[in-house]
Amino acid sequence: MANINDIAKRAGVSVSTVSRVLNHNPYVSEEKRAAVQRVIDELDYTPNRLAVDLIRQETRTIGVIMPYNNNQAFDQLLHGVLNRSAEHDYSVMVLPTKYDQVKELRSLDRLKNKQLDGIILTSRSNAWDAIVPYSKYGAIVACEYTDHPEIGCAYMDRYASFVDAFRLLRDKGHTRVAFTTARGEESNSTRLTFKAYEHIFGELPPAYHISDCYSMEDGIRAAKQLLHAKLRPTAIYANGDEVATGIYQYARSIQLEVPEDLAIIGQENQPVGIGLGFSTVDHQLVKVGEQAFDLIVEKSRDKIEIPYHIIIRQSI
Amino acid sequence: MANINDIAKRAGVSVSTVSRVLNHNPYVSEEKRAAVQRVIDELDYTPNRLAVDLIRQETRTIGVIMPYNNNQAFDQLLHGVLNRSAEHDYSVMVLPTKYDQVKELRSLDRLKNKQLDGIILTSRSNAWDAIVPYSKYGAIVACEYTDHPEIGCAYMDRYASFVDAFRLLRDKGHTRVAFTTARGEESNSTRLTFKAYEHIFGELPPAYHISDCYSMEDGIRAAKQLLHAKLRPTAIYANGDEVATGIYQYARSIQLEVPEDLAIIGQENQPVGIGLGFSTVDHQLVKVGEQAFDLIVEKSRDKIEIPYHIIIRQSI
DNA sequence: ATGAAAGCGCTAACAA
DNA sequence: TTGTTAGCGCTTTCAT
Repeated sequence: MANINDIAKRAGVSVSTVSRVLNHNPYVSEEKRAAVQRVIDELDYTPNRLAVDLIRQETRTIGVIMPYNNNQAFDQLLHGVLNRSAEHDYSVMVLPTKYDQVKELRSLDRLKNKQLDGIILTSRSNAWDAIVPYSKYGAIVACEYTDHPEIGCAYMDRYASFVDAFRLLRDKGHTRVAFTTARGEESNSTRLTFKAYEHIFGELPPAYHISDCYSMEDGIRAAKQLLHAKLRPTAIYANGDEVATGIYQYARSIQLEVPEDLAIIGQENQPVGIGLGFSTVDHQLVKVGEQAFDLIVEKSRDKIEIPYHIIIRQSI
Repeated sequence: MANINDIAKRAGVSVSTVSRVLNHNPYVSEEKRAAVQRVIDELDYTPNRLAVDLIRQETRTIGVIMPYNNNQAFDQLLHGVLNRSAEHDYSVMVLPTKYDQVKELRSLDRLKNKQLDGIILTSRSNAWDAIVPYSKYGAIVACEYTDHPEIGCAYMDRYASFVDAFRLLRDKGHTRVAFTTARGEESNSTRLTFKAYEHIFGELPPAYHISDCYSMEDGIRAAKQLLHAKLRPTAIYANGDEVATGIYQYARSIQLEVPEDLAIIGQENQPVGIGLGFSTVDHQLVKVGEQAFDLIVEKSRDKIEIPYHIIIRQSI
């Protein structure tokens, strides 16, 4: 590939002039500009992006840390980010981590090694203390609330949404309510679920909580345990409509009617939930992703709460 | 941030030695190696990735051109790519194009400007003649069949799968069969659907085909038209289980029973299809994505066919 | 085993 | 308005 020197030589100008043409600097005479442009077209020249980014100390590229890529919720967040990045002419790198702490830190290293201008954490495995120091190398925005002033966040009030959902079930007369979560107590979101549960129903019977639920299969596994507990729950709050689908499938397979024998409420208003008529807590993850992106480009460390909606359908 | 010169100075060695340590070159004495490592740790140094990529003329990063990011099928392909890229320590950049030809070419430019080593085309809007020239700058792999020798591909035999699906419906006694597609006749995949239809059922009544279907809402729109045609179809083959869900919803809303009044068959075996019990043509898109990635890293231009499966459930 | 020096391809301060 | 030149931060010959 030709480089800027080749262009300069053939156009009979200096590299600075070529650079000026490339960057639409007005201080170039029309003749020289035309001459340079002609050579650029002739040689089908494109500036090397690595060289440009290296000297500009900026890449207009951000990373999205996504623990799992078989989970619709993370896809929704990513889609929000992509919506905005396309508008702002930013590039997006996907950084899968499988909740591996080392992989997560290696991903954050990309701020330090200047490959990325910013990183969006859709979730995280490391403690904040391990993450915050990276904010000195680039913008970090989380999709959960944190009061670390160095970290911007686009978040949903998970505690409030869980309380609302549990209260809804209680008001419908349910007292034996179980729920599923993605991760265990190492996750802040899971801890908030516990607190919300206790606030509404009091102490949680251990048998009423199943973790590690990401997919429909996980939902089936959860249902197998929950629906054969000594005191069968009459309602289940699933973390995601796909997990809810697994629960629904298994419930039907053992002749339970929904919602008569078992009420189900899901999360994130995913297609499958719409199709099956699940009530769902919609945290508006696409909007969360969009907002997270905006915070990154604005280099803002604001804490923006995205409202959630509970959508009532036939499953409760 | 410290750079390699700072490290060299403080360690009392030359930059070449630091570089050797960084790249695990064996020709470094243990003392110098240790000295260098000590300074690296002290200064918390990380090599600048742009500078490394610039001089190595390689980025270990590939791009995935995805027209839409509200479509599960593209997500499945992306997930396949991400599965493999994580294993091979490659990075992945997502390139949304909305089927805009110019955006698509700008994305391909990233091969030319050395930002990307290869690009996977999950779909495309430009003619091959416009795309093929870019293969001189980096590996291009498509998720559809093409006989251009410069382009590798991981593809499914769409014609055969369409013929199978239509034949299945015909064998069930259906003669009035409609279908939906993503794009119109500008798409090769759509043209293959037409050919398959004609092979099984003969001439296609224009009212039996609806294009621009990507989401559930599109499915509802399609159903509104199809189910009010003069001669109502008795079966619909939807391009995707989400679209099928929209059709299902609308059919139920006008009191049609599935499959008694209307048979539905979807595509890609997505969660919603499993939940609603749709029969579906599974093109194994995750595998396609995985295979596409492998072709890129192997710099292979092979044409690899991924087998499809028809999964029979209650909807037909 | 080690270092000096020549790039990779570009931008921008400075001088003219 | 234009050109010269000094980097950006690294790898890799080529000597020694």
